[in-house]
Amino acid sequence: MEMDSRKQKILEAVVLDYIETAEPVGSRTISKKYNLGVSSATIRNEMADLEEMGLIEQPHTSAGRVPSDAGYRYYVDYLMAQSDIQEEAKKLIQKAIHDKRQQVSDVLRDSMKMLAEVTNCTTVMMLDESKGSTLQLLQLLLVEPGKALMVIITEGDKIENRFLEIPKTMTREDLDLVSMMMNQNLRGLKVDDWQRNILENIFQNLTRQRQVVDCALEMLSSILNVQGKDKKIYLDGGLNMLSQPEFKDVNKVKNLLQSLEQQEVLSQLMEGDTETGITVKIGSETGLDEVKDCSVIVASYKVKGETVGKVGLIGPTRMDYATAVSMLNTMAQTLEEAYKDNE
Amino acid sequence: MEMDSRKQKILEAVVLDYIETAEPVGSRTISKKYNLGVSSATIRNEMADLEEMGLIEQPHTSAGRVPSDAGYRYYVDYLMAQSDIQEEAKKLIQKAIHDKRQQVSDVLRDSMKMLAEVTNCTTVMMLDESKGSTLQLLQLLLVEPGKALMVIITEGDKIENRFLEIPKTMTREDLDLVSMMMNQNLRGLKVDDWQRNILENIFQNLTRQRQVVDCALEMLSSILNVQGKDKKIYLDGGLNMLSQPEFKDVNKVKNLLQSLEQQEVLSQLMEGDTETGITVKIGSETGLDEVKDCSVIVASYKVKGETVGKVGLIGPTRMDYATAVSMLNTMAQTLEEAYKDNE
DNA sequence: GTTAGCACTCTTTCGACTCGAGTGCTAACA
DNA sequence: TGTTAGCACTCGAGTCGAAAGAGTGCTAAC
Repeated sequence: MEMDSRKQKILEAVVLDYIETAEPVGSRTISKKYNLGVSSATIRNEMADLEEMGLIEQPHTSAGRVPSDAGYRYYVDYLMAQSDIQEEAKKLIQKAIHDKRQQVSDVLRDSMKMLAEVTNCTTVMMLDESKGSTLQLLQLLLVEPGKALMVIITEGDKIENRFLEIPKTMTREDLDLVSMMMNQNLRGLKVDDWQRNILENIFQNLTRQRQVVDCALEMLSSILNVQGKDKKIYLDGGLNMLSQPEFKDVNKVKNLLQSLEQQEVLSQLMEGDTETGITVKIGSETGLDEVKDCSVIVASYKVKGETVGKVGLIGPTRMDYATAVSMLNTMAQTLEEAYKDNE
Repeated sequence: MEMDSRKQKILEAVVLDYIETAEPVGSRTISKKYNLGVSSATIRNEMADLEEMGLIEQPHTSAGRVPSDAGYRYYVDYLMAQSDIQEEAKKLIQKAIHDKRQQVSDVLRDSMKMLAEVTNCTTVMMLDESKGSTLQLLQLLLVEPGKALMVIITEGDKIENRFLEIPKTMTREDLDLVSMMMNQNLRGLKVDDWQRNILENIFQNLTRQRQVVDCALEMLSSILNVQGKDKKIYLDGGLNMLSQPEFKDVNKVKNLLQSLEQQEVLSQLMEGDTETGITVKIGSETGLDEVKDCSVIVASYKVKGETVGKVGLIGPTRMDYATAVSMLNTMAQTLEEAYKDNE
């Protein structure tokens, strides 16, 4: 059995109507609402075919049809019109992102919040630091005798602070010396690149401060490594989905939301081909049983050809894919532009 | 009508049983389960009295009784035994707090998470910085020509980082000088305490770096002030309450959780007499319609006689007050001890 | 003052029934 | 050969009433 244009139109009608109403769609509805020029009986026949092809399904005999995951997939791949995103929404995104008064991460968070509101889905934003950070600047500050603060700036202006216990005899000058040495030797390097001779060089020159160096090095390596491993993830609009009729069961909701609180789950959801720009995972395609009733759309954005972050949208499988994809696209594009302007 | 000891026992039984079962409690249940030595008929009479006094109520004729807000209040004020908190839980809290490897705020967050799990409630932690912070250490670091990082440590080891645009001609030495001057003059002071002559002193000595100082001062004052205004609030276990039978309606849940996402709501919930150490607000006592089915327990902890933070617990009115209060007490005490040790 | 007994109330549960939406199939039609 | 009208059939949702069960309030006896 193959798809002809009429079957496509009917599938599209089923998807669109179901997205709109959340009710199974009957043949009569389609013949009346989407005037395809044929009677409900004909549509019934076609629908039987579509069901046989696995694109739509019946919750029970004598109910209308509902798109299956495969049906949504077909729709997304072949039928979905790149909806002309509402100009307003687009401007909103751009305005939020270009409002430069705040720090980048804040701007991002605001935009995602807005996106969550507009689409009524949950948004996820992921700053991808998976490349293993390199050291940009390190400085030890004497806070009080016996206590120092280590300030570390890694690639991409990310800042980390750690307190450090040091011998009470250490002076400000000692710390400056240590900072300088470490900067000279380790700047621009990843943890993996530290070589034995570099480290020995540091230690040789700083025998007196050896204890501090030791401790600082350990912290530093843990920071650079940890940053590499778990990416920063922010989530917004976690409760938005509660409005959807498919989540009227509290247990379902609880399981879902609890899953989304787990970083591993989010990470897996956000995985995907970073090259194609935008990825859509529908229902079971997510590979996670906890979110089998949800779809995920992820857009990654690049700076200088490297993927530096991802923005994602999680909603029920019955979500407005066209709008969502457009919005995310705009979002990612605007972000890329903003980064470019920034340089 | 006045309370006698038997009425008290019956009220206690109603509260305890309802907390346990979440079902209205009948006279028969009480006479069987809590052997008060009287028959169900007698208990029925007493319950009618208690109802008249407004301490318990009937969802409908021919249902058992349920404690009213006033009933819970009476229980908390007069009947509740300071439950000997499970030693295990106590140790857990202490262990979490005393595990010093992490930063203070992380430790706090972990403890609250644990508390949320044990009590099956939502926990709130609020770092009260309303006093207006004083400056402990300030340092400007040269990141690259034209760009500096300002590191600020305020009272209580709180760290803030801000990037700063500076003239490209500024050297590391310039910044060190500025840092030193600002430290010397402003250390230990709140924004309000800066005096014209102090500032003039700084500017006079640093005409060349005036632009940087200007900018740094502005940022600094905004940081110290902002910290003062909005307190930092962390929430955990927001979904725990979903397990409770009183929240089986999604809409209710949604409203509740959305309210709890608002800082103002949380702030108001956490308000209360900071002197008495622990505050219990039951149902309508919270003054917020959105959380009228919830109770809030707040404990504040002090360092050097000043309240520096609060830990709170939000759950359904039908919550285990005895355990919750004990846990929070332990929590606050352990925190205070931990702060003391720290000094 | 306490208790046993009983009538009464109200919710919950269950099955029977109806209604309506939607289907699949067949036969007629263009 | 594809399309359509018609019709029997299925199944869920909603309604109704009866029965069961839990718990009460009241009364009369102890």
